Amino acid sequence: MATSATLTDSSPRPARRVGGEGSVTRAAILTAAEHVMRDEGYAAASTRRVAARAGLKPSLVHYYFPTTDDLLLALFEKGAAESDAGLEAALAAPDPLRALWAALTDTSRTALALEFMALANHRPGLRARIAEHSERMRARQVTLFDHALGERLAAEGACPAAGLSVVLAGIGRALIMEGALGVTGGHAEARAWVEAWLDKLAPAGAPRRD
Amino acid sequence: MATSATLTDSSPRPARRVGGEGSVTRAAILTAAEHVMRDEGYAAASTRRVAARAGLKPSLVHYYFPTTDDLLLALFEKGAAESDAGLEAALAAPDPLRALWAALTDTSRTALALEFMALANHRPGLRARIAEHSERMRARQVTLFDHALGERLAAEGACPAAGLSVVLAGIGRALIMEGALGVTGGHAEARAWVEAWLDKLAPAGAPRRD
Amino acid sequence: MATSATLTDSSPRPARRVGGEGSVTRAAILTAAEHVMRDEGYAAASTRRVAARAGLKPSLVHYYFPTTDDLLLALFEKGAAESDAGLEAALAAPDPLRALWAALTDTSRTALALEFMALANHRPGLRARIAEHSERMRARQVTLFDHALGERLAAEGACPAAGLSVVLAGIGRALIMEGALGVTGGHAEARAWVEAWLDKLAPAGAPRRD
Amino acid sequence: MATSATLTDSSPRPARRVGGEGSVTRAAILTAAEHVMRDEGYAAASTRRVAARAGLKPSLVHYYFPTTDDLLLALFEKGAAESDAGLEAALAAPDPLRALWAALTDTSRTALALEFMALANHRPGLRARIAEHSERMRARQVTLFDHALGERLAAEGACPAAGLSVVLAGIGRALIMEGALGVTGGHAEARAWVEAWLDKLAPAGAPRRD
DNA sequence: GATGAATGAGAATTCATTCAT
DNA sequence: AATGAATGAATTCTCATTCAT
Repeated sequence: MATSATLTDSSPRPARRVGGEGSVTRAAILTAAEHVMRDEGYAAASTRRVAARAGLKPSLVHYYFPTTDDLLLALFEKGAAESDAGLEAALAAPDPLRALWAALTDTSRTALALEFMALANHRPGLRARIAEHSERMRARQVTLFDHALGERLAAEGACPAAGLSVVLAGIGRALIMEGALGVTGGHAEARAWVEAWLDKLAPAGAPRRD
Repeated sequence: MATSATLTDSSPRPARRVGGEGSVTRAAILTAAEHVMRDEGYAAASTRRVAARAGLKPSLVHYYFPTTDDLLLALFEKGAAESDAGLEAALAAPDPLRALWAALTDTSRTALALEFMALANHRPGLRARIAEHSERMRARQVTLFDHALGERLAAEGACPAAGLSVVLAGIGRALIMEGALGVTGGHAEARAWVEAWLDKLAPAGAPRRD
Repeated sequence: MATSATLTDSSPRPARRVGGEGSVTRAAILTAAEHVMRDEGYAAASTRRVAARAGLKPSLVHYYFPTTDDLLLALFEKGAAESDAGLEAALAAPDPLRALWAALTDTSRTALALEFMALANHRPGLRARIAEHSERMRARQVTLFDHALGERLAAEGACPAAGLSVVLAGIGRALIMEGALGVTGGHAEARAWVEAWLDKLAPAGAPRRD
Repeated sequence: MATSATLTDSSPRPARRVGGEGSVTRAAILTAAEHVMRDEGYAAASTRRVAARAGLKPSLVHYYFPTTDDLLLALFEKGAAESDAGLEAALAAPDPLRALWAALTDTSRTALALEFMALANHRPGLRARIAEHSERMRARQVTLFDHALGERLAAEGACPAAGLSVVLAGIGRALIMEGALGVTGGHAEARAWVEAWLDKLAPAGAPRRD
């Protein structure tokens, strides 16, 4: 699929890799890193802990990812790729708007994304890449909105596509972050309101124009 | 003002303190910790760095805050108190709704709040306290909305006060988080849309009902 | 009682004391120190922990016992005095031999005594005092044996009083030390053998000659 | 020799080792730890001091023994192995009974053993292992006694093998502990008495029955 | 009598990284 | 492709002690 390729291929800048890209070991390390980071926070994503989680020796982790930044970057790229795939799937879904909203409130991915936002604070190398990916996602969402809603957005009182992306992402993230904290007050109301709003924008019965 | 007192006084539970509560040194440590955390992320809020930033010896930090959790908790309480004060000020402002929106998009405070949300992940002691404060803030905002908007919220299509709080907080946080990353696409639109929306809810000319 | 006085008074060398000797606080500190040492080993008998256990501030402990050695020495003196009292009580008991054996296998006191023996290794100030007390106890026991057994010890095959003291103390300590470890193999047999032996030396029916 | 193997091989459970088991560095660390512990007590067996004594960097000690418990356990195992070897040598000696008595009063080994007994107090992981080893030693000694003394122990007035083991170990330990303190009153008598007793049990002229 | 503040030393770990094999 | 050895820096925390009040 052309669109997917566009989004995924265009961010090469791969971590200076030593071990082969397709190695099973490499994949195991990344998976372990993902678990560690989700469970214990980004600060815990150290060579040692990742190695322990993967049942490997620390040296081996360094063999595949010479520096910690390399590892984190690779991990981010993996998540970004999965995230892109999810977005493309939403674009292709019968009801793209609601599929997007589901993706934006999907706990599994967003938890990691939040860790990376925190990480960006003091890993300048990561920040640029994360920003770049965020912008690409936004652009892609704008495409989706324009495609799915078209002139409805141009109507008076409506929010332009780019703003809509910010709004939905923000609300989705709020629901997830607070949910992780155990705070749920107002969540049902907010969710209902967003969904009612989406209904007004794109009645569920007739999701696609094409 | 009674209401302010209610909100501020009700969260005592101070960190197990060793050094006196009113000490200048203690305040200096907290300020240093705040800077470090804002600038370098929560993981950098170590005894050493905080001490270095405050121009003190590391041992002294431990004298005032025996464990790192004690320090972080105290720091959170400080921020929470300031945040509460800001909220109360908004409540008392001539145009409470817009004052609240300004507070929610105030970079200085929210940046720290985000670090704490990330921290909550793996500091269970903090999580409970953060969740509690979030809920208190939400409840207080609900009061504000009901007070400022009253029957307007009951109108068809409007979002209940609790949901409104989630929505505004989420959007505000998104603007700040992305802004910190350097991502600004759609921000102006989202901001404009929120403001237009607030205008509809509470026309700027007649903000207060009382 | 003259004998008791002899034994107790002759080892003054009191810790450089600041707080009054009879102070309740001082006594509380010593009791706390005793508990800490029994429960967590001599290495844990720090100013801080003792203070915490006693519910006092660390500075107060230092007020009464300027250095750690002062505290440890005072604690030893307290135990020694109690130990002396026990020995004198045995001497005065109707069946002194068995009362002594009971004292030598008394868990409560001996556990602390063992900690002090370990401590003696690297607290030269303590070592001298502990050695001195051990020797005094031995001498006193010799008196007891000569008094209680008299010519029986002179009989062929019997152990001289001083040796008997070493033997009984050693076996008693072994029972206690191993008991603390959870090792009990052979204990019943050893105990039975010692008791049978005491029976031969001083038939239970006629304990005292005087 | 089969018996030796039985005793020595059966206590593997090596400390979680990171550095190779046969490494010279590892051995050097253990030797240094042994010296430190013998000279300054168990509380002094810290990473720093051990490293200093071995002329190594502290980090290297942690490389081989991740936690202090690992180091202490390895050190105990080393001592236990040597102790086992000594016991087996006694068993094989022409006069096993006296060889055992010599081993039980051997200062070099027993001093360390005492430190470990004190340590067992607050290192539960060690305690189990120490207790286990003590019991194994006892069992082995019982074999020795039954083998060397046979029916003589069954004679009237004699102590069963297990009790004999407790008694000899206790007296031996007393001689060593007090000797370390500088207390020697009654030692010669006790020693002479034990030796006379051994003579009665197993006349020096005809030590072995087989 | 008692206490709060301060400090230097040291302990137990953890970590990222380098190097040689 | 993988690994063991080594290291210097950092982190969290504990401690004994001093000093001024």
